Amino acid sequence: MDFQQIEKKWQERWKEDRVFEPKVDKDKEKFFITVPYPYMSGSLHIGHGRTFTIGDIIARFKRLEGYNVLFPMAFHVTGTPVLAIADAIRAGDDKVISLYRDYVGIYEDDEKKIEEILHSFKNPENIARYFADKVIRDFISMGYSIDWRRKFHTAEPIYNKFVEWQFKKLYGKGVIKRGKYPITYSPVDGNPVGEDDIEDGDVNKVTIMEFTAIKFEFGDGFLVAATLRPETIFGVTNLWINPNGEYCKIHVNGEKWYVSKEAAEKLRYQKEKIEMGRCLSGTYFIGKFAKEPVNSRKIPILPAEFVDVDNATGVVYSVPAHAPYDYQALADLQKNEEYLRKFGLNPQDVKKIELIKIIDIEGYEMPARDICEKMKIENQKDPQLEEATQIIYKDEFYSGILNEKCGEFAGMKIGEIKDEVKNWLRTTGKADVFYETSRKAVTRNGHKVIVAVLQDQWFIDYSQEWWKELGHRATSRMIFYPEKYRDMMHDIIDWLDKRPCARKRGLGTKFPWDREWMIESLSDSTIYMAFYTIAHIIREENITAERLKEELFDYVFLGKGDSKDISEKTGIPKEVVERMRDEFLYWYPNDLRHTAPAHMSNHLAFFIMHHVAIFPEEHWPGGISLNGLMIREGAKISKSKGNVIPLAHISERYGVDLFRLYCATAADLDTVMDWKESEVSSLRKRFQRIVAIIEESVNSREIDKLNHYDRWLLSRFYKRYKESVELMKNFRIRDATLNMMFHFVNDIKQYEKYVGKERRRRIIRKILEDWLLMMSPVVPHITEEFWHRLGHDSYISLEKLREAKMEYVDERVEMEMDYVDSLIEDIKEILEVTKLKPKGVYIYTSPAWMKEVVKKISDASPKDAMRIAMSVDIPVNKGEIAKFVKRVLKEKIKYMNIEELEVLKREKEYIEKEIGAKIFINSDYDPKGKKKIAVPFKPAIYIEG
RNA sequence: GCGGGGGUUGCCGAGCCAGGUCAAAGGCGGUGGACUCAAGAUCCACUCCCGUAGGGGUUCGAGAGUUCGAAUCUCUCCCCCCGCACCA
Repeated sequence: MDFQQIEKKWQERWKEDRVFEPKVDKDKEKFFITVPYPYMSGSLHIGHGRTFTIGDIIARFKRLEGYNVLFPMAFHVTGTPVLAIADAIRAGDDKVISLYRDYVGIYEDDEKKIEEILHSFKNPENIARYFADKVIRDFISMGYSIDWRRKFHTAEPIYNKFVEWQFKKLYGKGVIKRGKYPITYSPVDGNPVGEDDIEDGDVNKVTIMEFTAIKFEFGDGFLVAATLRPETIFGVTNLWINPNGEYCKIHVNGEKWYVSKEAAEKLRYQKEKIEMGRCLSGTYFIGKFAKEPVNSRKIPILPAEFVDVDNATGVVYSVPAHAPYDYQALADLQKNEEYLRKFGLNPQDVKKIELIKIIDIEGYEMPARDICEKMKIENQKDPQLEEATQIIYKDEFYSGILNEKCGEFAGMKIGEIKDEVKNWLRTTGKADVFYETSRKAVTRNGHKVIVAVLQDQWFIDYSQEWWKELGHRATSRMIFYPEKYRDMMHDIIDWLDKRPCARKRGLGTKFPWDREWMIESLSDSTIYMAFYTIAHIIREENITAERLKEELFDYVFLGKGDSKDISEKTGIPKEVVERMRDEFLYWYPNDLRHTAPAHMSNHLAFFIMHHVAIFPEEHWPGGISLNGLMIREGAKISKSKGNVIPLAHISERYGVDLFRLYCATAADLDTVMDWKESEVSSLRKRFQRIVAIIEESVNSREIDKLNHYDRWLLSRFYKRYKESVELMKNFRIRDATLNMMFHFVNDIKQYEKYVGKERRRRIIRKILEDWLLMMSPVVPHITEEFWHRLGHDSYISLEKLREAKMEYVDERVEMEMDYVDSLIEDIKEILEVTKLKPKGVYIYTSPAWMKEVVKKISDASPKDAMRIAMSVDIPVNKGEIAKFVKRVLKEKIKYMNIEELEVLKREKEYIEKEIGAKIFINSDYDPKGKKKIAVPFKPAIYIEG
């Protein structure tokens, strides 16, 4: 069977006949499913494929359930990545160029053409256009049932108009604000930099650290020392200055600060008004004194070469009791008189410096000293100091308590009081803020990255109570699968705060009130599902962006105003305006959004929040379903690991239906799925077996006269069918698919044991259509193929599920066969254990009264069982009954509504075939006296060897 | 830090939410057999331990508890993983 050719054939037919382009049909219930649009910075791989595939399976199942399903798709290009790629290609960055050469190579064979395309990537729009085009191709090749009429990308003018509208609505709610905000920045480029602009930014993330810059009085100004542990200020003993560094005086908000030259440079980007003063060598400060801000103690300024002038302010205050670095540096200094004299310091003075302990913590006398001694740290260059610092920090943070030296903070746990100390220092003017990158970073061009503070950053303020309340309400009412994500979403909504929503660079939509800014990529992708409902009309009617006025969207999405006015205002015909409104009203809300859990705390939270802010309640999101990551052979799939399988190769390498089947069955939805070649090939074999079974039945005549084996199989099938429908409805795609395909195949095998292969073809033919329908969401191509081979003109992709034929469910015949098969198992086990070669097998059923008793007590509680049994009118002595009842309870014998003797006689031949020996039922021959151990539904067995 | 999720028989991984029918699905791997000149593919059987009668024993991170009964519920401990503000 040529799977590839079958896939292609049906994909083309679906496209030709516009099978997945649903129309508004008010008589039909709709279902609107979305999966977030992919980002266009490259091609997609099997990892992405899992999410889109699950989305498609759900969409197809909903169609099967009879819904009018809309599954649209678009492309995301907002932000800097595409820009950064174009920049890198233009700059001749080899790494990026070879990466994109590989990407393009997935689709093109001709070397010359590849280079040509690569060349065109110097323009970011071409990157977006190229990959959007390929993603469409890939998605079609995956059999996704997407309505492509509605596609767009996020840098298109019509979309920009929509996003502008969204922001105007948010502005009207009072949630768009401006304020200060720290960002990573390149002074050389004069630009903010994102992860994509930073060298190794993707593997070694750069975050922004907020230091507390504490002001120590010095001369006419302050030496400003930055720290991440402001609570230790109470234990300061001295300042550290790097004697090899250069320190400058700067004017900040009317104050004079002394910081390293490098820090002064950074502060220019962090403070509003900065004036540079003159610079001095670090040695100038050494030996002088400064005053600490809390108690105005005079503390000495000492030399320390471990101080990095390019980290924070280049001035460090020393807390030797609690900071291992400080402790060790001080100890080194106290030992090195010669060095001290070099700076004109009196060694005796330095030796007099005592540790000031300000934190009480169990297990430590003097924390920094204890750990340095314990770890046998020799000097301040010892690399173990970093680890020592970590250990002390963690211990003190969780179990340290500030002591009496800490004023109003005495007796408090560090973890609880840290921020309060910080705020106290800042609000009393003893300290300020200094931002620093978490590591030394440079841009891809090698330019230094620092932290700058934007003075007029645009924010969305999620912190407002009314808004969170609406968000919670929506979250409570939505469907979440898996359910656990509902609670998580509540937590996230509580945690949401102000969030910057615009950047200075990137593709996308310009900020409506400030064209210098671009709306950032997560903020422009929150309610665009609404745009899908009208995107195709905008295209069909050739409506230009200028016509997409605020009033039009107000009418279409919010029902404000009337169509006649809007038609006049925009020049769009009234019927078209009304059609847009109709289309929106029909499809909205978005019933299900399917994606990966990584989006919870950003995209999905904004998706909910923006909807509740802008739309009336009936248009709030209906649900969220999530699936876990896909990894490959135990490793994360990534370009750098070189283990990427592009979506474009699936059809050829594996077959699309097989891939989809793997996505459906290889792992539960919310767990990580491992793509393993060995598992894929084993799945292929099992899948092919099913295909073969179907193929053999397609041309068979349906069975007419059913025997009890047939009834057994039909019963199993329709039970599974019904279960599977329920499972699918509850997003249990894996269980449903396993049940419908592999568990049912086990039934078929069992059936073949009963009656052989020939009859199987005709019995399968009888259930074939129902079977194909149930499998079609997961393996749409092969089922479509067989559907048509069965003579249908309709598409299985648009068919409706049939009611399970429960009249075929026959508990009795299933119980009978269970009974027979467990008897065979028992006989086989005895043979196994005894190693007997059976000459004859004797089977003895229990006396009839026993069955009577079991029936009577089967539903009774163990307590009542005895009493009930005794009341049964049977001619057997009570002692024997009591003994038997105890056995029933102990062995948990369950009542079955079957006639054992009849069944045994009927299945005699089958049993004999299975065990390879003659059987004798209820013979008088009983040499070992086995007969008496028979109980109902578990006959006694004697094997003559 | 904040939030979430886990630890199951050689491995991966179900089951645990609704305790018993769980020695615990399925796959992979392994062993044996059929087929074959042979290998591969395929198919069948077995795969915790013991057992010459359908049975018994010991298991589900560690420990304690609830219960007639716990992989499943409660508590404590140990270990692992994931997401978190501009990054899409």
